[in-house]
Amino acid sequence: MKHAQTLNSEMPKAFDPLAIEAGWYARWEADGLFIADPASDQPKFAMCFPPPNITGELHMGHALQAAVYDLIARYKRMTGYEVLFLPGYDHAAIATQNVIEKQLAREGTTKEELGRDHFNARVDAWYEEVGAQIINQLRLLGASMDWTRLRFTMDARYVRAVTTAFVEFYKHGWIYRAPRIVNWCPHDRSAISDLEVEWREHQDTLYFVKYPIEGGGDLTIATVRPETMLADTGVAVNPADGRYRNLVGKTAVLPLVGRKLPIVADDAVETAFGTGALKVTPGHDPTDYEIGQRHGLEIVNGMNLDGSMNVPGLPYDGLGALEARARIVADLKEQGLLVREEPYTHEVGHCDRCHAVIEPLISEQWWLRMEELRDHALAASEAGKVRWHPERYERTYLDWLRGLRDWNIGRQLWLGHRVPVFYCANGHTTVSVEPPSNCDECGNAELTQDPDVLDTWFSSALWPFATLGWPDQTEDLKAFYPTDINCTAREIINLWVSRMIMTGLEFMGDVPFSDVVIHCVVQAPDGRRMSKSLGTGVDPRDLMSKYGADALRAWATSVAMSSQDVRFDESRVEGYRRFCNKLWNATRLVLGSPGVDSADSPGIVERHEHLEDRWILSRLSYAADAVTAGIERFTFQDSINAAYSFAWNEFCDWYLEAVKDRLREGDAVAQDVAFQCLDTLLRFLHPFMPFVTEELWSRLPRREDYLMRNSWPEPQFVDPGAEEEFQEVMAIVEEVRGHRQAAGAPPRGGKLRLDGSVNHSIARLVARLAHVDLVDAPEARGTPLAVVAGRVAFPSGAGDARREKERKRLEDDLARIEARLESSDFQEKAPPEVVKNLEERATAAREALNRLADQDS
RNA sequence: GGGCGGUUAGCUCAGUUGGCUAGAGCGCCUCGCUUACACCGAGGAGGUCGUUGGUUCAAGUCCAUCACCGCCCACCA
Repeated sequence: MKHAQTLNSEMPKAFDPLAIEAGWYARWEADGLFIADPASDQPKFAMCFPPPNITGELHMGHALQAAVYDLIARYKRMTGYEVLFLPGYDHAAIATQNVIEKQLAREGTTKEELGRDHFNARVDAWYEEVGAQIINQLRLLGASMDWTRLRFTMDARYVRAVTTAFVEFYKHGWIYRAPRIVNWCPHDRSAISDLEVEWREHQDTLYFVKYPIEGGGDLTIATVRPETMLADTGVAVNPADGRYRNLVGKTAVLPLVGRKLPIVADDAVETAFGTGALKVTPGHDPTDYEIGQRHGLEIVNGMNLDGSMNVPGLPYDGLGALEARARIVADLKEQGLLVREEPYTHEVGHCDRCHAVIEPLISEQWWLRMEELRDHALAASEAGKVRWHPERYERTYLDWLRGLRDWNIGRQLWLGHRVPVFYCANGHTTVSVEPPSNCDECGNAELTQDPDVLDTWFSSALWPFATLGWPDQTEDLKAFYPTDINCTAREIINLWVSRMIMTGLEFMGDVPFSDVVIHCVVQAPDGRRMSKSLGTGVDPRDLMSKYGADALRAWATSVAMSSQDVRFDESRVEGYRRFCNKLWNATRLVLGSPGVDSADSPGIVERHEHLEDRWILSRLSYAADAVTAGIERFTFQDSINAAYSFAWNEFCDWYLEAVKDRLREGDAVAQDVAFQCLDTLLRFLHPFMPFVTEELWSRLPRREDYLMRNSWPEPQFVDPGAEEEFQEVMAIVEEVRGHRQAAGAPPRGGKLRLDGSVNHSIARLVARLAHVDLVDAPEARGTPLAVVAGRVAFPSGAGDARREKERKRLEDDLARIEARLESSDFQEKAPPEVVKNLEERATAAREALNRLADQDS
C-alpha cells in the first residue's frame, strides 16, 4: 500500500516528475489495479490497444494514441466500470522482414545466405528485444494496461485463431485461389494488397511509338513503360473514336518482337490521352488485363518475380526494367519507330514497406470474397451499431466498403502466419486448423503445406476477439466482447478498422466496438511528416525525461481530436509541465497551513459566510461538468482547457490569493474548501495526468486508497449570486492594479474608499486582493488611491492616460451598441434576451462613462 | 479525377446549435525575487478571423465562388 505522509515540508519547491512516476506505476501494478476481472458485477468496459508493429520504438503517434486510450480507461474505472485495457503487439510480417533484411544488408549478408532457420531465430530475438522496449515505453507513459493479458499475434493461441478464421472462411467458400493481376513487389517478391500501395509522383517520359499495321499503314501509341510492350498482345481504341474506326478488326505488328496484335475497340480507352490508341499488355497492367479479358487477348508474362525481364530469345531477357527500357527506346529510335518523347508527370505505385516500384503482374494468389462480409458491415452501420468521432469518417469508411473488391490475403514472405492448406502427393487439398497427418480425400500421409503466408492485416482483423480467447468461449470473451472503443489514425480505417468490423460480425455476430475515435496526426514543427529517416521525428521518451509523462499526455490529449493535423510545438508540452508545477505548489501552500491534519475534509461546507468559498465551489462544479462533458463527447481539449483554467486562473490566481491569510491562521473552513477543490481537481485531472495527481492526492489528509481507483467527482454546488459578486471583486481589483501600474505606483499599499453601494464581502476581498486599506474618506494629501462610485481613480491626475484610453474604448463600444439598438429590425426580430443583454451593456457603459466624467470634475 | 479537412495574434492552436466586446499557451514589451510556485506574479502591445459575393436584425460561425495547404480514395497508358 501507499506510504502515508502529508507534510508539505517534505515537498520540494519544484515538482520533479521523474522522482515520482516510476514509483507510482510500480505500486499501481503491484496492487493489481490494471487487472480486469471478468467475474466482476460492475458494468464492463473494454478496449484492445491497437498492437504496435514490432518494427522499432514507439513514436509520437503511439504516445498520443496511448494517452487517449489511457485517459478513457482511467475515466471509466473512476465512473464505476470494470475496465479491461488489453495490450499487445503485432508481428507485422512484411514490415519486420524488411527491418531484418536491412540489418542483414548492413552486415553484408542476406536472408537467403542465412537460411530460413537462422533467419527465424534472428526474427525471434528481434521480437523479444523490441517487444520489451515497446512495453517499457507504454509503462513510462503510465498506460494502465492489463499486462497479464499481453497478446502477440504470433502466440500459439493467436495463431490458432488466425487459422481457424481461414478455415471458416474456406468452408463458406469465400476463400479461393486464382491467377489474377496483382501488385507485385519485386523486392519483397510478394504480392501486396491495393491498400499497401503507396503512390508517388514521378517525372517520366511519355514515348510515342509507331506500330505497323498488316496490309499497310501504322498507328502510334503512347506509353511510359516501353519495356512492357514486349508483352503486348493487342491494341485498343475507343469505339467512338472516328480516327481509328476503320482499323478495328485489323492487326498490328509489335515492333522488336513481331507478334501479331489484334486491334480492338474498348470503352476503357480515353480518346483524349496520347494518341487515343492504347497498347494492351494484359500481363502487366490492370486496365489492360480487363480489356484483355473482354476481348479474349492472350496473356504474356514478360517479367520475372524479381522484376527482371522474362523475354527468352530477345536481347532484353534478364535485364532490369529501367535498363530494358533504355535499350528498347534506343532500338525503336534506330528503327525509326519512335515518333516523339514528351515529359510526363504521373503517379507510380510503390511498396509501402520497402518502397520498391510495384510491378503489376499475373500471379496465382489466395483471395477472400468480400460481398457478404461487406453487406453485413453496411447493415451494421445502417443500424447505427458503430459511431464515429468525428462523424465524417463514417463516410470515408462506407465509401471504401461500397467499392470493395476481393482481398488478396496471400503473401509470399518468409514471415507470417502460414496458410493452413496442405497438399498430398495425389494432388488433393486438405484445409485444417491443426496440421493433418493424412490427406482428407485419399489418406496419403505425404503432405506439404502451402508456402504462402497471410497478409498481416488478416490476423490483425481478428484482434478484438482473438485476444480474448476466440475461438474458445472464454470468460474474457463472454465478459468483454464486444469491446467499446477503438482509437486510431485515419490512415488505417480501411486497412484495419473496417476489417475488424467485418470479421467481428462474421465470427462473433456483433460489431467489435461501438465507437471509433480518429485522432489527428502529429507533424514535425515545419509541417513535414514526422519520420526517423527524414530526421524529423521526436522521441516521446526525450519529452518524458524533459517534461514528465504527465505533461506529454496532457499535451497529447489536448491536441488529439484537432480537426486538422497538428505541428509539434514543444513549448506546449513545456506549458503542461509548468501546469504540473503549479498544481504541486498550490497543494504545497494548502498543506502548509497549520492544523491541516485535523481539517474536516472532505465534506461539503455548510458555513457559507465567505463569498470566495461559495464562489470557488461554484466554479469547481462548473469545471467538473465541463471536464466530464469533454470526455463524453470525445473533445478532450475542452476537458483539459476547463481543468487548466479552473486550476490556474481561478483556484490559484484568485481563490488561494483570497484565502492566504485565512489559511495561515488555520481557518478550518478555508482549509476544507481548499481541500475540497484540490481533491476534486486532482480527480478529474487524473485521467489526463495520472502521476502528479496520484502523488498530490496521496498527500492530502487521510487519503488511504489510490486516487486511481476512487470515484469520478460530481460536485453540485452552484451559486450564481456568488459568481456575480465575485465578478465585481475581480473587476475592481483589476482596475486598481491597472491604475497602479499606469501611474507607476508601488504594487501594494495605499488607501481606498469604496462607494457605499459596494457590499461588505466584496469590499473585504478587494482590500485583500488589491493590497489596499479601506477608508471612509480619502485624505486630502498623500492618498494614492480613491474610488468614486465603486471605481478607482487617482485624485492627483496620475493615470489620466489610462483613463482617457478607457473612455475611448467605452465610447466606441457604446456607439456600436446604440447603433444596433436603434435598428427597428433588431428590436423586432432579435430574441428578447439578446436585446435585453445589449441594453444592459449600454447601461453599464454609460455608467462607466459617467464615473469617468465625475472624476474629471 | 472524386471526396474530406484546413486557412483566426509573431509561432502552435481553441472558438459547441450564428448574438464576439474574437480567446489560450508560447514569444514580445513594462514592472516586481510580496513567507505556494521566477517552472512565478502584476500590467500591456498585438487580429478588418485566406479572397470575392450572398443570406440575416446580426456571420469567424450559414451558402456560393476563387486561391493556396494537407489528407484519403481513384489502375488515363
